[in-house]
Amino acid sequence: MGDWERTDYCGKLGTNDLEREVVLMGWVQSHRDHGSVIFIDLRDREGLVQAVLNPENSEEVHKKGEAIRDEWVIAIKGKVTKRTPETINPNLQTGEIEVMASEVRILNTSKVIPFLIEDDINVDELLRMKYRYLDLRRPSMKNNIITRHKVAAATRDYLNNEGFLEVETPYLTRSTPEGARDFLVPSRLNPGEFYALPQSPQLLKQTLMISGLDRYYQVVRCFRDEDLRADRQPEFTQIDIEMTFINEDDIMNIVEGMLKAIFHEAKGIKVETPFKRMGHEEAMLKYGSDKPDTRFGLLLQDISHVFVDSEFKVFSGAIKNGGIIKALKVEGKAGELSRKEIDDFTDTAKTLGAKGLAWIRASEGEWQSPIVKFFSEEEKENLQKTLNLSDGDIVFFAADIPHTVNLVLSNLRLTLGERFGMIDHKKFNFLWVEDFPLFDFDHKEKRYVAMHHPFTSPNEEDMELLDEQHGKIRSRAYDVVLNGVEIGGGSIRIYRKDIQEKIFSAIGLSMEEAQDKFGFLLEALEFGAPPHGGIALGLDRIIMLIAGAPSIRDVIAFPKTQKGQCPLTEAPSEVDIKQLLELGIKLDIKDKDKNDS
RNA sequence: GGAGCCGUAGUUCAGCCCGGUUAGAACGCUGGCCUGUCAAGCCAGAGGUCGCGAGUUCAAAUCUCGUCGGCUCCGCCA
Repeated sequence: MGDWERTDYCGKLGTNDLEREVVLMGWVQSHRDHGSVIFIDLRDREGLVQAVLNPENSEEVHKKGEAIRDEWVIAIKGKVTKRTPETINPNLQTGEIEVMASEVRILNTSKVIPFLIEDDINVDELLRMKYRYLDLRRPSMKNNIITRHKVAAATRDYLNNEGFLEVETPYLTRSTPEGARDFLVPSRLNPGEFYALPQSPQLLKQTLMISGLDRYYQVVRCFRDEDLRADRQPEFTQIDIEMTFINEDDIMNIVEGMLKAIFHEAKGIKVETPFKRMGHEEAMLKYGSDKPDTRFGLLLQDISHVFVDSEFKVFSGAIKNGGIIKALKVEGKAGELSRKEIDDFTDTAKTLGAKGLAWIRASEGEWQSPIVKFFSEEEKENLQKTLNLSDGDIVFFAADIPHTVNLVLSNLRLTLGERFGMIDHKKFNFLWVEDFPLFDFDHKEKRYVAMHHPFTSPNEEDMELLDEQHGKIRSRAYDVVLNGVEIGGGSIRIYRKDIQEKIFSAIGLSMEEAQDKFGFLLEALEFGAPPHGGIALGLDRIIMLIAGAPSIRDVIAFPKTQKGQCPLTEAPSEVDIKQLLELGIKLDIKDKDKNDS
């Protein structure tokens, strides 16, 4: 750089800067050498500007310019001039001006880059991650990172104004059972013992309420050692919130206000509040999902009652085995779906665990279907009454255990919604899902487990059921859902020891075990724990939705592959034997050979 | 743990079904020409372990099996 100081960002220059002498520094986006005059698009964080290297102005500048290649880092001194009308580039933010270079300095060269620095490229994601610093030079990726910053800043501004304190909790903490697999960190000072990275600061934020901090938040990294998905990374960021002396409405008000502020600040999106609310039971019944996408209709119907005693064993048998039958009717679209498409839906249903996918197509007063011949007249009548089929309608059926039926049809619902353009992608439909069951029956372990977590307060109206019908107890938990994506969840917590003990007993946890696992929180509950509750929101998912990105990987600067590896840093890696010895760790690894390319 | 799709110049892809000359295209790259381009243009050129391994065959990018890796999903994720 020598004695030069940058005066401006490339992308910020405009007609207000005409005739100014500026010094710009950045990367060469592209160079166009016309033999004499050379054009260079110079790029920095804020955008592009065209520099003109003309031998009539400076032979030396032009000579230097001939060597310059894309992605080199250069500094240009020159005067901002107005372009002639016919050379204005309306596609460029700075397209009305250009910089006539009087001096050029080459600050660094670059190897030829492995992929182009521009949006709408279709490059293998592994390559993008390996060269993440280049990937992040692309405008869309850079904008995602900027959006992320704005979301975090808006979050903090909003919560600070609402009287929240940001408190940090430890990353080196204690392994807690129930829930995701922990990432473990060996303790050198305590050989044979391990810290765990937090799945969330759940217990500690409740402890802070018992401390009387009243309103807590933290933009905090969380760690879960589970398999990855497009919206799941082993480390991710939560907006973690906890409040004292509040009920569900207080939490919801704060979250609605916060999301409103976030969407406005980050992208100028206007969010309507309050959000709609839906009971968990209704969500499962009509959408087959606890995170329904409410941007379109196409609701499921339970038609089990029609086939309880049917001769068609596929249906009646499913019911006898504790299953249900549900239908998904698409009005007037029968003619638009080819047999091939229906077969594809069936294949997808099978990968989701269904044995098949039944359908009826109503056409010219007839029902075309591979299954109708098994129905009795009464069943047909009953079905018609329930579904109200008209010519041109097509209806799909799934019969299986409720989980499979809901999985298959909720998936099909989204596919069909997309297929028939029923989803308005500009819409942001927020929804509260509430009245979750407190317990979920674990068929493998043959016991009830906490659906949210074991500190979630039961619904007071359902308290009398606590001794008997565990499956029917509703909890004071709530999720916030946006366009079919769960972006947050929380609950009003238990703050009395007697209720906490009943919950533990319901999930088959003895007080001794409970003491061992969450002892400090149980003890804290005995020292004047106030009523409290909170929520945690997935920051990455919120940004993904705002940015319109297909995966949270696109809004994380340095994400990991599905195998949990970072192609840039090559983490995780083997470590020196000396490090293991210090930690008292001996490895026992089978088939460690890697014969990859 | 399971299912599906994918892996061929630097990049994105075609070729693979139906095995058979020197594995093609576009973009990028290199060199030359060119004073108004902005995805510059024109001419010329270089560039390949067809992911890896084994098998079948006279012959494999192509068929078979295995394996590694990427992505999507199921399980898992209180």
